[in-house]
Amino acid sequence: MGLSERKIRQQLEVKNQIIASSREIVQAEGWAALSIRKIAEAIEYSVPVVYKHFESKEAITSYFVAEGFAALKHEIESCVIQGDSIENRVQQVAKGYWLFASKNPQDYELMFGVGLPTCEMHQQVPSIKELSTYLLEIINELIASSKNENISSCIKYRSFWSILHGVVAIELLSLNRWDNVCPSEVLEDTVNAFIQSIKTN
Amino acid sequence: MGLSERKIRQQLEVKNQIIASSREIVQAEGWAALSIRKIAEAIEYSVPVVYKHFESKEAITSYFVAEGFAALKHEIESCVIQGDSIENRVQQVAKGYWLFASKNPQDYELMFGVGLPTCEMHQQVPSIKELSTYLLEIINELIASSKNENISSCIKYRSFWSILHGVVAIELLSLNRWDNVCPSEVLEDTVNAFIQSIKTN
DNA sequence: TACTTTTGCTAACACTGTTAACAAAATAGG
DNA sequence: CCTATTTTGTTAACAGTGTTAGCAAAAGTA
Repeated sequence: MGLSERKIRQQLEVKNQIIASSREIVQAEGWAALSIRKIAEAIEYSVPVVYKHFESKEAITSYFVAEGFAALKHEIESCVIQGDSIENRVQQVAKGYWLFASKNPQDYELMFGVGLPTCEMHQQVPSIKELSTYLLEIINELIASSKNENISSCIKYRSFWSILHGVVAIELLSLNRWDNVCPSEVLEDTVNAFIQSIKTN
Repeated sequence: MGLSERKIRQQLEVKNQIIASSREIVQAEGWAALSIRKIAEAIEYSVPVVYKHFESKEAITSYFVAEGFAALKHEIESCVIQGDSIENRVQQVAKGYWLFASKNPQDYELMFGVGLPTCEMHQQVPSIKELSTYLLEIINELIASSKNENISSCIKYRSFWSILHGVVAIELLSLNRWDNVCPSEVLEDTVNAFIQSIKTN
């Protein structure tokens, strides 16, 4: 039974192929075009093999949602300059959020698509909770730096995330490119208004 | 050929039945459960009859998108009190926007769902353009009432819509009901920050 | 009544997710 | 080395989906 180690590695290889093939299909044709049969064809196995690694198609998309939130947090963190003022760092968070969405529109669409992320997901998927916590901490620091500390951090945290998602959804996914305003300008302006509302309360 | 008048009425009746049945199915089971065969069964006709009135399934959903934007504008207008201050009216617009989304979550989901509304839609569907124009006018009035009139109305208009959609999407569709903050509180707070950013520029 | 047009139906095509039943290959025990 | 067992992967099917070609029946027209 000691030989099972190679088998496990082979199984993991197949699972990675499923993930890689899925990503290729989605990037080329979108989520609607992703089907189990296409994945099976891509990995050169029959359909039930896919079900050995993912119990359903939803399990595959759920994987990408979880991975997406981890990547989003990573992108944000890479934009934040430690030691900078809290106001600047909040803007940097927004910039990172925007960058992720513009670089991975398909992933963002899935992560915030129809019905997702639901309440259950927030609790169950660790990467979502981690990002939530990160954003909440940033907002708490912003509030702490202001004069009026009796501001509802809960409201401001949700307001912040709503702004991030709202701008991204309207500007990026909707592709409102009818004029020459850079979408990130809208985000910067909106986040600035948000910051001022906390500072000069 | 003078008899065709009754026929036209009958045809319109069937088309209305398709729309009504579709709405019932969607409200009961969601957009994913809406199928041509279910519609055909509901109106007691065979499948191709549905295609006589709507050339594709997408044509049916597009109908609901267009109708939804008209209903959204109507809801907003019914919340706005003519003669009130521009600041109050902007908040009333936000309230109307929120009310529509909370009363018709399915419709809102479709209207701002995956890939919709795209740039083409904005141009092609009149009801979307009408709502855009309405929101833009409100923002223009808000800017005009402020000291600094050299604020980009384009940016602020898009910022406003982003806030509306962002809060609705995060608070309503995501069902983030893990604490006892009323979602509309978040919207009111965020819109207030937005208004202040224009007034005290 | 005979002809033409409209109307609505059945049945099929090419897909989708999912799974039961079976064959082949790899492993384990004697 | 041969047999028994487990694992692995296959084919084929079920119940759906959107969409459309071909045909029968009904309705309107001459």
